[in-house]
Amino acid sequence: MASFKGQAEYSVDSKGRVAIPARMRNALNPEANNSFTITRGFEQCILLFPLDEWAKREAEIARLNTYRSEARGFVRTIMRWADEVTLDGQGRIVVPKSLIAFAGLEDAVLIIGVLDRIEIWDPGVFAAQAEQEADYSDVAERIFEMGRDM
Amino acid sequence: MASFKGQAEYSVDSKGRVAIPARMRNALNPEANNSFTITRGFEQCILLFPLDEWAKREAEIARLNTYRSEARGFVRTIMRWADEVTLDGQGRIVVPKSLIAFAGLEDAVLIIGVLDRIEIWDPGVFAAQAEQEADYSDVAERIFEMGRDM
DNA sequence: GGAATGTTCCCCACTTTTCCCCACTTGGCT
DNA sequence: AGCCAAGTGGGGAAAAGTGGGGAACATTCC
Repeated sequence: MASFKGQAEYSVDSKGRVAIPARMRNALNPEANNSFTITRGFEQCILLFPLDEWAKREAEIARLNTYRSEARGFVRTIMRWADEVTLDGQGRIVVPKSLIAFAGLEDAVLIIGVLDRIEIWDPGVFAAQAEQEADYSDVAERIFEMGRDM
Repeated sequence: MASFKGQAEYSVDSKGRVAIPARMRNALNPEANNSFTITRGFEQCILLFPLDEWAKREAEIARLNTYRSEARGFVRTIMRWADEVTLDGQGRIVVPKSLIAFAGLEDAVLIIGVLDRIEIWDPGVFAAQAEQEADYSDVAERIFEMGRDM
């Protein structure tokens, strides 16, 4: 699995292009074919999954029973926001307009490597979100008490 | 399987034609022969299945026990609305009048790729429908029984 | 039967968007 | 200083979406 880490503050140009940090580009498997599935996160941010990583997730989603209305709505929501993007010669991707609007992107973006995915945030949105979250060390205690996760 | 994804807002012209996004056209198998079976969805929307994908569904439907009146009605409803459409030279299909009325289409449509099918919605109808649905991340937790991923 | 009407299909023309390529700038390394 | 890798910006060709004309076919009405 690709292991992304670190953060960077880059710009979005007038064509909706965002450069992916070289460090993260180099972490891609050849099977990803320089491409990502881009989609929305649960929070107000954009997620990038390398193509090979996304394939696993999609296989899970496809197994859901679409004769159940709740599952149908869920699959619809996930796939609606998803799109495939490929790095251009300069290591950039074009972010779909709907996702730029969803994430509230303007000139600058915060790019964060999070294990199997890359997250793209508007810096302002991220700051507001981080503020709301409980204290980092408190959360850590709670998560690790459960023993198994992370 | 085709694996459609993404959304687009396009227009319906006076002849009932709707363009299918190039991204989704490119995802079609050659066996689909540039054709779809078009029918109504469970919600107030229109569904497009590539011909090859529809063949599998039809086989499933045909296996249902038609000595049960419920199954009989179900099969009748599906097949009653179904029709076959082919892409024209500009990548458009003609939507049957009955389905335009059913989905409440006017000038604009929202086209959504949902794995094995393409859905066509009236934007207003979709917004109303989406509002009723439970929160995305809540559903995700329930469906996958885990909240941390994605 | 034949004219009038309407529908379907194919083609052409226009506009907008997307994609690919080239060029410039900055900062780190030799 | 000079070179190279990385990020940023923009121009132009090609593709995608939109709208409409007109031939071919069918349908209805006289």
